[in-house]
Amino acid sequence: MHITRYTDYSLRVLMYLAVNQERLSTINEIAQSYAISKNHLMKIVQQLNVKGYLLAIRGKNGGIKLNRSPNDINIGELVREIEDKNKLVECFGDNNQCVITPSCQLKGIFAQAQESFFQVLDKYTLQDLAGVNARHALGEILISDASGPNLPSQ
Amino acid sequence: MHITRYTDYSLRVLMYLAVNQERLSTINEIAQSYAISKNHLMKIVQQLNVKGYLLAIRGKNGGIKLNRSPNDINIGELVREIEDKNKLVECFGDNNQCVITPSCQLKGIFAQAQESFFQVLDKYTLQDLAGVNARHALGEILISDASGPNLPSQ
DNA sequence: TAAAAGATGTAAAATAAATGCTTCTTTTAA
DNA sequence: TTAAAAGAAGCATTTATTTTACATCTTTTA
Repeated sequence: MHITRYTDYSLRVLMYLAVNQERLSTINEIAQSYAISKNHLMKIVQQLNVKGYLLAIRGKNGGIKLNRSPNDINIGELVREIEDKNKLVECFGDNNQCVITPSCQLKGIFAQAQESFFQVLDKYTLQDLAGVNARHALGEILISDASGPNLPSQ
Repeated sequence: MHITRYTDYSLRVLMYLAVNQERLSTINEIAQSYAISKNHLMKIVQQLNVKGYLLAIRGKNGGIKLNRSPNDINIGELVREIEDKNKLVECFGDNNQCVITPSCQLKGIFAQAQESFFQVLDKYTLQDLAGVNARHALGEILISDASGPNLPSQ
């Protein structure tokens, strides 16, 4: 597994777009909303664009929006696509140097555990994350007029 | 999750001790067997000692050995004890800055996935990792006479 | 045609993890 | 009773990974 902030942000971008489906959002606006690095976000958006999760429209008045319906975007599938799954333990990777690999049961057990992890995520879609119930509350928290950063209240 | 080499090594140490239950092993010997850092290993052994998984005997002719039976050492329990479980996504940690936490379902879903991961590990013991079947093969791979490093054959 | 928006590549900074080094303490065999 | 073997502990360094920053594109449309 090893979920990085990269994946975390990817999910948050999609949630943002899900609650603002009716209009275009900009990277700037999203970065400000979450108070995170715009530059990092650009790369995340790019990857989500390449993978077809969102649509990026260039030029003046451009922006980004979801390219698929929230209930069609599966969380497990998304995380599997973004995260490198060959990093759980040394014997998962390419340059495994562990001498006992041939007779060790560790890899199989951890692979099974990892699969179980993803199978839970497979049960949810973006709809569940930013769905009907969450939508109202999320909409209130996230800025929707791009008028400036919305700092954490804590 | 975020399984580090630290946990990986912890498991390997216990596997080593499991296949060599009848005698004392030394940190030096284990570090050489796996061709890993002795210094790092010392800290790992220390923690395993404090947590009661192994017994460290000081002084000349000292060494370490298992303190519990292999089928009594549960992998899930062990990994839970060693790894910091509050790192999966930002909202798991103490200084969570994510503004949408109150209405976001991410934390719950990932917590559920993590639990599912551990529940798979809960089904196995050290016996399963270095058990009867593995024991013979492991024993052949690992040095048992402390005569020097046993380099990976690859 | 200028400004707004995303695309891309490289470099730097921050963080986390692993390793190395040094100085203890304990213990026991000679 | 002392020297050697073994672990304990703390600090420093190195390495790897992740995140952020910067600079320079391209596209598009008011």
